[in-house]
Amino acid sequence: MSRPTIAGVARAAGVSVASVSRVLNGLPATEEMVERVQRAVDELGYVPDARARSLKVGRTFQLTLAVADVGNPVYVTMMRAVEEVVSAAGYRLVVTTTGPDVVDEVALVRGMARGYADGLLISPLRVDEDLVKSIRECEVPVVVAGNVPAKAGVDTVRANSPKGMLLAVDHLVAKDRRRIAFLNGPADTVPGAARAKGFAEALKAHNLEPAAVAEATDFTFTAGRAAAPDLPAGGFDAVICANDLLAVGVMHELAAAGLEVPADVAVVGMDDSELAEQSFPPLTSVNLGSAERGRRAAELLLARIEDNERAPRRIVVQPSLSIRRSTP
Amino acid sequence: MSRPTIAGVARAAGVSVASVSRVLNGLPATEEMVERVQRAVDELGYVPDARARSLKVGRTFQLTLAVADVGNPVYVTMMRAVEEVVSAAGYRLVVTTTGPDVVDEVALVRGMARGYADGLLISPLRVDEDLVKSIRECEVPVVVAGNVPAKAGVDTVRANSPKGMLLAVDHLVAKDRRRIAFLNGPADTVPGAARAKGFAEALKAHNLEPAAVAEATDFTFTAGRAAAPDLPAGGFDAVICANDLLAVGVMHELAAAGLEVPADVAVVGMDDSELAEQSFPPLTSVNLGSAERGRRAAELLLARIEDNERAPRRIVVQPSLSIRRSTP
DNA sequence: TTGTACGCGTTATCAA
DNA sequence: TTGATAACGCGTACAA
Repeated sequence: MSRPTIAGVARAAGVSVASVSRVLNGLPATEEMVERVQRAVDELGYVPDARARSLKVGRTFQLTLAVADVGNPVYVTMMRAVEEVVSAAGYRLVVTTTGPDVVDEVALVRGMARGYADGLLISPLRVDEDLVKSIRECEVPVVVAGNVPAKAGVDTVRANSPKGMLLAVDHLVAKDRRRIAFLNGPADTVPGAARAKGFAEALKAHNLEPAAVAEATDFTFTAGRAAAPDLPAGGFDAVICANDLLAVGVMHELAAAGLEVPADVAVVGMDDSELAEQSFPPLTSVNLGSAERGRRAAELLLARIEDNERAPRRIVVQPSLSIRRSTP
Repeated sequence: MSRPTIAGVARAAGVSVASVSRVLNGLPATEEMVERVQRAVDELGYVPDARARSLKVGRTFQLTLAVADVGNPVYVTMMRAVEEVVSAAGYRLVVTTTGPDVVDEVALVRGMARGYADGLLISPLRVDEDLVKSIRECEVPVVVAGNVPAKAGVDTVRANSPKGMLLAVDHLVAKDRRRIAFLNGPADTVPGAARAKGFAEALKAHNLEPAAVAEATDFTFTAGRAAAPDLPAGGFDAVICANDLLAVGVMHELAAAGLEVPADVAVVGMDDSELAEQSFPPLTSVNLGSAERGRRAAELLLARIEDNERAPRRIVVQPSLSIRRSTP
């Protein structure tokens, strides 16, 4: 005894399949028709098959969110925001992890052609020609949370890293910290490149030289710890890290070296994720608007699904600084 | 110009649709046939439609993982393990958040009947009759990561909280901490109930009385901070927390009260998530085998999809203790 | 080995 | 308003 189909319901109710479909979709029907169909549906426990429906209407009512690392708390913030918008619009959200390699991202975008989902929201770590091309050629609408060349002609929502960097440096300088170091993630990533540039600019705006710059192999806690020794001990009184995970990693190493935060070294993270609040001491962090970026990106995606001819939009979300106890 | 279908490919290659399908699915065909089909496929950029395929074969090759809170780092551990097993078997993983309410869980399980996915892996926070019933009646295979009555007749993978508690208490007692407090999450949840019971038993095994017991409103960092004051200041020299997030919340409050960890108070978490390593001081935590539970649960789900008649299995994963600096 | 034709469960078009 | 029927794109008996 397998699942009842619409035909079964029609038979049980003594009406046509078309009528059942109409009642189920709220199209005009007589009082009595609705009544009969409803009863048959309840009796048989009929549930419409999403697969068949998808085939017919050409939509899955499913959207994909692709992030590089589910372990990065910034993505949970973004994911929550996206989920909220998307489910309010009647879509389910599929969360996928791509890993750090651009080839995986490309494979994912190409795979969208199979019609698993009605749209893709991707936050790529690395971007190359192949990825831009695959996005442009993608069968379903794509929105990028991150930076991608304007000529790609794709909807984009991104953070303003340079401005965020400036907020961080302003704050540190106001607290009399002038020997500022920078721990970046991989510079060959989109956020890595943006933050390196932003850091350089922000220091220049204050007529300062970088006290030190190091680069972690990943945007992870472990990579942060591993890279911390690359910053010359005692050579800086403040360090800005490219994200919160790196910052927490650095704080562990500073503690191990007997340095106090913020007395000896002030630490600033970026993303203002839940981890910033949870770390000890709580981490001053640049809020790059991950929740808002998620929300706006989701809205953009829904709008494009509605109308694929609209001109691509490029939204920039402004940062703010969440000051906590890791800075004086 | 819409997507090419299998019919288009057949026309372009001058063969039948059946032959195209066969070649694509690796069924026997002549060298030349394969060649011709392949060329046509490449030329047209044909990609099989997952929707149509799903309808025909009655499978989506999609599995759903439902967790209560994506912000809880224990789930990223589990998710990673599940993803690994599942993708190796050719399935995609859909991650869904249910929230803390059992009604949402029930709605989710019921919704599986629509055929969105071929199986469900759920880690329910709260379990009631409705949930058990919906799981038993579910159209697709369900595996529960957590505790559910044996009479539910469902595959289950769960942790051994009492044993884990005992490991924690053993460790603390060995370090001469005998005034042990316990911060639980909501006791009306499955893990909350298990841990409360485990704590009581473990203390009894050592002939100890609880120094204090409190209950947070959620298994979150914020709830942990809020509940910490419910433990009598100075009344305990060790505290076990029902998960890592609560433990980190407590450590923040202890610090605010001027107490040192572990000198004044030893702190033990549960889950041994990434957060335990990231917290400061690093958190001693009971490893309840979340990665292994995820892996085993995923394997169970795949096995049941393969053969729905097999007898339900109930797997218990044994805990271990990861000792870090939050205990002496 | 290859081709024809049907069915998967649904929605949408057209007559009645 | 309702009912019969043609798609949607694919896999697969069955026949050739």
